[in-house]
Amino acid sequence: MTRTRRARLKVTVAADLVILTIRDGRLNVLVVERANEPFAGELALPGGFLRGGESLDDTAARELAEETGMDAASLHLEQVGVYSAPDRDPRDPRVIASAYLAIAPDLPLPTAGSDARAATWLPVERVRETGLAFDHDEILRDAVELARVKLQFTTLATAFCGAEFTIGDLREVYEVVWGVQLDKPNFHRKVTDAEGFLVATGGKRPTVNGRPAALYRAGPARELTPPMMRPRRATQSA
Amino acid sequence: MTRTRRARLKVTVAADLVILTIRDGRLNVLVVERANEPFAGELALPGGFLRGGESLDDTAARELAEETGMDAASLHLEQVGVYSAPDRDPRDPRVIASAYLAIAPDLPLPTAGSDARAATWLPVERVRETGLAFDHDEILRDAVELARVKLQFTTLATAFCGAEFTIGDLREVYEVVWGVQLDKPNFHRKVTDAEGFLVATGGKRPTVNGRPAALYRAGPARELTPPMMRPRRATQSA
DNA sequence: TCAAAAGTGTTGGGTATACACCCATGT
DNA sequence: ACATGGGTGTATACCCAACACTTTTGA
Repeated sequence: MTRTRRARLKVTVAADLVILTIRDGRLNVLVVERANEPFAGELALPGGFLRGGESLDDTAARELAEETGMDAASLHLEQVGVYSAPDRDPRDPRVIASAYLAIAPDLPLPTAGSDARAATWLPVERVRETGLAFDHDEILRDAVELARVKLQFTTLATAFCGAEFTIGDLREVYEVVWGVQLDKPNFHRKVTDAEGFLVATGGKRPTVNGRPAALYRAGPARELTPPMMRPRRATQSA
Repeated sequence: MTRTRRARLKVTVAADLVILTIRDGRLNVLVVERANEPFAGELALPGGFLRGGESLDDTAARELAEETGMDAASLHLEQVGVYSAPDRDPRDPRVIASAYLAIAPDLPLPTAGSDARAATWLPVERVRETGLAFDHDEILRDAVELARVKLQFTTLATAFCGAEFTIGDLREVYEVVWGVQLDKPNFHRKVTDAEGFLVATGGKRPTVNGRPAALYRAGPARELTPPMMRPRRATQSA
């Protein structure tokens, strides 16, 4: 597009994944231990390189299927941004990454055996302390922030749940991702009133000691109107 | 990051710019006439290729300065997304583009003489009819939608105005970008009440025939709380 | 009968909308 | 004077946070 034909820089492009789920009341992210240099032995986000005939969305979907064993088409997957600082890879200064956010229900475990990489769930809070390779700390931060915003305006929260879930499950998603306590009665009304957000299956799930909760599945709506309001201040760390 | 060392695909990366401004009460976008194949002679978004030592943000900022003659640091510039469909460039299937949204005040004119490319402002509405090269129609659509959302939750609207502007100018930004009519009194209160959005300069600008309007400049706030509400239905096409 | 979680009712305060009205200036 | 756009006041409706309260189950 420049009229003077300048040598076009060719670069390698990776799709890196921030796969989030909720385990034991905490927000977890899937991380892998790197087998090769650079950063061999350190933790990093899973990812892979763009192949011929693929779009980056395809690359991300393929990697997601490989890492989690789940059908990528059924999971939520969306772009976070491009990370292209010249020094982000200490060996090859010309590797740029397109980051993707994926939301998954609490899987039994990632398919650890199928791939030599040690892929594990770790609480986001802990990962922030120990740190990740490359600029993956920054990517993780941006992806989590995106998830937080998306919860507010879209029906994304259902992607954290399985096919059937209770309103309590859904409320836990919001409380864990936002790190707040929400008022149960108001939350119940809010989500049941939102058109297309939830569809009652008619079933009920018994609780440990309490009234059984009605079961729902995700409705057709993608946008959440009116949006879910975020409390001004966090009440409890989650 | 794959453990089997597969040949890494190398691709060319471009930063394409959606530079928006408001002219004559319409939302305009800067487009260039392509000098080279593919799509020679057709309209396209301005853009340029990533160079050594640059991040894509740098590339976008450099291109913005070249196209508009303005200091890129002072203009709003943010990432829209990555476009990487394998067939998006009919010649080289491996050119991907990172799209950027830039907001500019109504410049006298882009520096047409400095570059052989014919860069001109065109109303977004008209560009939608005539179409752009590559997948730039899609990029334009996404960028405009991003701008619309950002107006709601951030103080981005001031980027459309010059250093000093009236509340009427600011209201026009919202009305043009959203394609709606806003209530003048309520808009005035809303933006003056929002902490950090506007700073009164003390000056006044005479109107053609009416009371002079107070002048403001952009305040330090980046987020707009509470958000600017978007009317349910458009009242007038703009 | 009690504990625990689900779910409903009700109320007060804040925010948006609609619109009447006043202000300041050029012609 | 009057037209024109800037700006203020005010009443109504709606939405949301808070919380009291009822329901339904297991122990």
